[in-house]
Amino acid sequence: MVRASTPVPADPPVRLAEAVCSVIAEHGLEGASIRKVASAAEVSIGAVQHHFPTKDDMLVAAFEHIVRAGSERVARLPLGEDTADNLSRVLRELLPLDAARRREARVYVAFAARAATQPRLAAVQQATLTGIVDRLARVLEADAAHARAEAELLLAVADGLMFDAITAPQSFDPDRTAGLLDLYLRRLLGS
Amino acid sequence: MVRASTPVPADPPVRLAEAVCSVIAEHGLEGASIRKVASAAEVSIGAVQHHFPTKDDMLVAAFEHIVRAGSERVARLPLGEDTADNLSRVLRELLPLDAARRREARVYVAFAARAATQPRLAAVQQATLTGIVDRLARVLEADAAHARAEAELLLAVADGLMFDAITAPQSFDPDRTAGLLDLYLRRLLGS
Amino acid sequence: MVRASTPVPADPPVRLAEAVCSVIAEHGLEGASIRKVASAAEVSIGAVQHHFPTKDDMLVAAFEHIVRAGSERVARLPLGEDTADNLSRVLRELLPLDAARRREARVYVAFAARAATQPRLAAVQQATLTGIVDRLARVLEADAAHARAEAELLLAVADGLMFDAITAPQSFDPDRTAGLLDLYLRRLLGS
Amino acid sequence: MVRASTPVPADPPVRLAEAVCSVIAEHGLEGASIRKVASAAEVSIGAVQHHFPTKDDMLVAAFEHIVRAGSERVARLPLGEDTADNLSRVLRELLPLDAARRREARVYVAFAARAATQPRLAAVQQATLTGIVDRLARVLEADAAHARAEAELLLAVADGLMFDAITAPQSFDPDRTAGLLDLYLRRLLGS
DNA sequence: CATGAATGAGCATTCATTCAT
DNA sequence: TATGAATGAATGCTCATTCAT
Repeated sequence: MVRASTPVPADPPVRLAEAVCSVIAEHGLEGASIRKVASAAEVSIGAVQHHFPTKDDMLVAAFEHIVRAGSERVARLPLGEDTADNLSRVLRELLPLDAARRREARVYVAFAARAATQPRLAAVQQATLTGIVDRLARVLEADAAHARAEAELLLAVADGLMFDAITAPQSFDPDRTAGLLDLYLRRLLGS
Repeated sequence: MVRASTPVPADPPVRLAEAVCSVIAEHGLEGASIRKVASAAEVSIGAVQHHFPTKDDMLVAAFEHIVRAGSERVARLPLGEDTADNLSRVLRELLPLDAARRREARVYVAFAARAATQPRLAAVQQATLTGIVDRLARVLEADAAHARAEAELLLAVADGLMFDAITAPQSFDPDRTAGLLDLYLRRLLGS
Repeated sequence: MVRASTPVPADPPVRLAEAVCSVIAEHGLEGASIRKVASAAEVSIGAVQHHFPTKDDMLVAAFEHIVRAGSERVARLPLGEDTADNLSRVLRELLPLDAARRREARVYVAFAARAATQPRLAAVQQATLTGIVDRLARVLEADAAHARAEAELLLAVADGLMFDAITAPQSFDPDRTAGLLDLYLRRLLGS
Repeated sequence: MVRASTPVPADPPVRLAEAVCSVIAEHGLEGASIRKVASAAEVSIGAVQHHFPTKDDMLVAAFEHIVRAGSERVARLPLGEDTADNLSRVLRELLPLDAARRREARVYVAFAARAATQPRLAAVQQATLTGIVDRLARVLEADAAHARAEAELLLAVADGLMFDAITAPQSFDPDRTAGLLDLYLRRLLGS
């Protein structure tokens, strides 16, 4: 039997990971209790613990989920031949410029911050950053000396804009944030 | 009367705020219970609650403390006439390039991330970023068009490097982080 | 201010230890949850955990309490000059020959059995048996060769009668149990 | 058809009862969860529940198993004509004088203690004691007046030695335990 | 026969907070 | 000003059990 794809994923772990992210976006990581997740996903407490034996397992799965969601969205972007344009589109996709990506960024920042004291989250974060740098470095190889360093710096700019936009949204509203990214990219790629 | 500066501050609230930061640096914000703080500060639970009636009060005070500590360290920096040199020294002071500043940055990132869902912390974070941008903008006025935008971008670069260094220290070790800052500054200030 | 001694002890830990024993006597050691103890003692859950930080602490305290209660009852017995009579009275005091001592024995057997897999309870049990053997050996010194061995054997007889009376009360009712003790003592002490 | 005896019984219920006893010997009765039993028997949780619909059923079956194992071992003992010798051999078979019988005794004591609050276990325990007393009484009929009372007393001695050896093994090591049994038997059957 | 997903009650424990001293 | 006893809500987790396959 073929089931139409739905906004509510049929795969229970994915559905649960989504629920974890929703709870975190609204109440922060410290508010992500198993009870709240179960309630948000409209399943029993036991069901959550059936799929994720420990809370750590649940959080790691949710971090991997949110990271995968972002990278898949980037992968789906139709890219052209212009490096400047490609970079701009990829990085704008990562910044919290609309409500959906703001939600994603809130969750991501919460997880990344906790990675400082949680080794399993740190492993996910490490792999995520390395993956992004690798891709950015490949794009930059044509246009920049020190492509890897430039890729790391570019990632830091994007992460910094995201971090500031999430933690002090009054100063870093979407327009201003996008403008700052453009300012950086213009100088990086000349003219 | 002049009091010699001591490693253990005599002022109880400061002493407690320091203890909060120590606990957060080691166990994360989620591990900062009143019990652990009291134990780290070697005072009774009641003493902590005497100075900070609620846990929120305690956390806000600790956030203000860690922010003030950083900005005072920056204010004490002897600055010269060279803009490039001044910027470099100020920003290096903010990055987690040694153990003491790594501890500070871990605590700062933890608080800033929670500011996304905690209005009182958000107010502190907002004020902090505005203050830094103001100072950076003043320094840049002489050398750059769009001084305020450049100041915000510069802050984003510093915050991004700090964020990545704290959450993925394996890739962003001190040398690499400092190198990336220099790469940015060189391009910003020409030659 | 002088407070009259009451059947409900004023000292909270003692009061709680009594409640633990009541719950165990009725529901077994496996039924002795902190909730049931708090409810039986008519205090809050938090109060129980204030006095006994962990459940283990609570159980160890209750074991020590029930053992102390028994040994104090034995110590209060008025003893005479006749060894046979003294032994008989002491050992009868330990056997579950009435409701109060049956309750005590049920609790004691439950704790001792768990001592097989719980080191802290094992330490209490070890000390208890050693103490009883010491006292019995002193009483027997006058009348028996191998006083210590006879004391250990006597303890085993008492423990065995208690164990059988508690675990199979249909066969080992009070009269029969007392009769078996007498049968043993008669043979031990001659005629 | 003759089936070779194997260390791992082929009959699933027996195999499971053995696993229950292993778990109890190591973790106590309170540690005997269906999960641990399934894991110890290397079968699925569902398989355990297929053979024993409730946990109680499982525990009762395991108690019956351990009791039957002991009585079968006693039944296999080759007995002679000498009452003293026969009694000694039977009772030594029941005491925890080596590792295998210590494991058995730990399990037995755990079950018997819980029988105080669990009617189904109490029925098994009652039947077990009655059976042993019957057999001992038959052996004693030739040599003792009050054979049934002597049999009950003998059982109490054996149970007491077992109980003390299991709950305070430091004092009641195998040699000492066996010596105390001999001391009793010598006096019972005359020098 | 056998599996394992799902359930929710119950557990010990940690926690922030209140209050009497 | 300082203490710590007391409280009960909330948490992560383990558990026996039910049920669909």
